[in-house]
Amino acid sequence: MDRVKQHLVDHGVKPSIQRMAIMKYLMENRTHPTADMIFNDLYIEIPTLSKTTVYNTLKLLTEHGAVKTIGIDEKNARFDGDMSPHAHFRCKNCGCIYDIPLDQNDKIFIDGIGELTIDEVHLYYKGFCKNCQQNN
Amino acid sequence: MDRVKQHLVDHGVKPSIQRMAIMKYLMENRTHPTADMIFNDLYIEIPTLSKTTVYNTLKLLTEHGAVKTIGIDEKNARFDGDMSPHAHFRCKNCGCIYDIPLDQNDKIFIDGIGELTIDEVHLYYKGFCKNCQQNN
DNA sequence: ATCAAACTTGTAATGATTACAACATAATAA
DNA sequence: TTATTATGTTGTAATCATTACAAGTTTGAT
Repeated sequence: MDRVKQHLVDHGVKPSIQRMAIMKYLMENRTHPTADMIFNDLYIEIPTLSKTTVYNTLKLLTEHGAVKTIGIDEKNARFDGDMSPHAHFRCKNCGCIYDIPLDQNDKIFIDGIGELTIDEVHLYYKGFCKNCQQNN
Repeated sequence: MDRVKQHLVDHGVKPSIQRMAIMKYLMENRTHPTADMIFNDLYIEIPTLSKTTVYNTLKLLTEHGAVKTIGIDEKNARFDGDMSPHAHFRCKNCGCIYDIPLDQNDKIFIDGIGELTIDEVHLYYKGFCKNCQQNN
């Protein structure tokens, strides 16, 4: 059974053509795409694809923990197929997004705080990338 | 000169009735309100207030570092008048937002990573608050 | 008081996301 | 297989937070 299908099954998501295509896209493209980018790229291979399906599927995959929805971009949601703990950086000028590895010393990824249960941790850095330094 | 006006001046923002009212609101209400909540509350005291002004002002204050715009809520932007370093928690059931103090050991608030300049750090926790534990 | 710059306001777009109802596909039972 | 039901997909039409824009108002300098 292939890697993508297995990932879906492992997270309790019944595989379908569309779900596998979207999951595969996110596993192969580490670009933190928007729903629109995913739709536009997959539309070429799957011309019957609907944008609603992309949104529905991304929500489903997020709920099942198979995908991370990232809120670093105030305009649109970004999606990440890499579930390993890491932070994100976004350039306020060009909008590029990078993964940032976590320092071992940081005790950021925890199970709870007081009486709060935590099941998502988001660490976002915003600033200027190498190319955009001088422009601002 | 009063605390609110001083805060604006310190951040290079020329004070006006509206700007002071919004800044004062955020300094007194640590509720991480939306633009709409701010508008609705201030509209009572300032009936001529426009929602556009609230949005304009919040953007201006954020750009000048007098206010933090928080992206923890995927529906609307939240605003915080407390500029000291701290994290945020949001309950996925009831939507309540709490401030979370940072562990001293965490080296989260840094000036740069490699060739990236950082000027905003956002640490968000999502999960379930005390009251919403059992419901999910 | 005059004039220009800076602020504020209301209305009209914009645009990402969701609701919904029809259609299609997959799973199950007989 | 066929009938039946549940689940998944699609397209169109809302929704609704935020922004664009143009007109009106206030402020500050001369």
